[in-house]
Amino acid sequence: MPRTTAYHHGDLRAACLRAARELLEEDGSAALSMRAVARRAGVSPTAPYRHFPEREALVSAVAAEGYRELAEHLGAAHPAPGTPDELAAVAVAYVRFALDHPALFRAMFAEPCVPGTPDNSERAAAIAAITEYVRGIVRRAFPAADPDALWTAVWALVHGLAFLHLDGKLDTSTPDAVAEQVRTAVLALLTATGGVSLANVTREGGFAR
Amino acid sequence: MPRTTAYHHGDLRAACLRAARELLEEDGSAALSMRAVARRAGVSPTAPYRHFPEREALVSAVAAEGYRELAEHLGAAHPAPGTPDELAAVAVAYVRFALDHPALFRAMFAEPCVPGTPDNSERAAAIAAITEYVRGIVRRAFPAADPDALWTAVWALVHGLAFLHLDGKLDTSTPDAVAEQVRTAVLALLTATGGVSLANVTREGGFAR
DNA sequence: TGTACATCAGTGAACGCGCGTTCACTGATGTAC
DNA sequence: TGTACATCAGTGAACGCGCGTTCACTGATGTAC
Repeated sequence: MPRTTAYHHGDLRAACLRAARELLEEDGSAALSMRAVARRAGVSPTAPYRHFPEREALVSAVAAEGYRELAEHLGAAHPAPGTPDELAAVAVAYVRFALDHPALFRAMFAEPCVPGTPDNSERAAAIAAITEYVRGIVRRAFPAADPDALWTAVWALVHGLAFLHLDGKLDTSTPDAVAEQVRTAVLALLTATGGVSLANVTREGGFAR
Repeated sequence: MPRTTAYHHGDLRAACLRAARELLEEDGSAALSMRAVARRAGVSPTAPYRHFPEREALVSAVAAEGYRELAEHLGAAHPAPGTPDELAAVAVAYVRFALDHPALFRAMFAEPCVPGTPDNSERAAAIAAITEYVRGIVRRAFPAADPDALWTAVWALVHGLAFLHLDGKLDTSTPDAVAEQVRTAVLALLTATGGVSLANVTREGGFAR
């Protein structure tokens, strides 16, 4: 008769990350403790230290994972957005992600990555990847506009929409209401910035429609 | 010879709020504990319970105070903004407030006000006051635009700029850099939304310049 | 003006809790020969 | 194919900590007569 519980877990690192995610989504960031993670992974309180030298490292790893998932989620919304409409769809996906994973999203942005903290390089890389990704989208979609300014404005708008929804300051009763709110706001910004309906159309002969 | 320490503090409630603010700004939200507040106010660990029935009540009171100060700060930036420029100045003040009081700002928005929590009515009232104030500004400045949509977009943009700066995702090296970034983004949105440079000018004969 | 007494605003000991982290350890696994 | 041994991935007891909150209490204050 085989032992029901193996001494070696097998993939404790992944299990810790999973447990941390669950705790985060169930009870918020205060619930994400090393001991709670260990408990949930069915392992002794100190076992996670084998994989994460300190709590911060675990949190950072979770945040990095969050960034990667967010990037993936945005990519799934539209692989290569070109029109304002398509970009708005990506914006909606951004806000949706925040609302679907509130505590994770908060943890991701809760603090700047302090350089020197273990595993922070992973986190920094994940952030750099996602910002470069979205920056590229904006640059590609609106070549005539000042890319940095527009990129910043779009990100800020979307990020603000995400947080205001998250904090109960805007209507989140239905996913459709959220989506519509986000679409409207983003299109208002984009179709007017000078880089879009005018510059793009005249320079490139207009968007596909 | 009078006692150096009075048995009665005199204004412990205010002292607690002050201590809480200081702890928040020095070491972040985790440092805001009832005991730390009591310690800093020079009082026994349980004395604050005379004024705040539980920790959440203290946090809420601090948040409410933060909202009131933010409103005041915005009002000081410009009492009755009418032009995009003036509105941008208010936006800059918003972001400035967030950067000057990072942990307080985070605490203010850290969670929706859960109805039923003691002292949450004060907090809710403070929030309602500030949103109504800014909403009024936008409505007055851009009567032609869909007021709710524009208001939401402006707030989200500014709020997003605040958080991105706070989280180290945008340049915060100098106050001027921040101000310029915010101004640019807000003006890009406002001078193009259809409610502004066009509608307002034709409807009301243009802004004072 | 003085006194009795209610009320207010604190004290201080104690409760039980969960936490991060350390340490010496042991069972399981894999590799070299 | 078998064995010796290094390494890996866990265990479990223990440390010291600060926390929120309770309780019975006491010193200070204010008010009614």
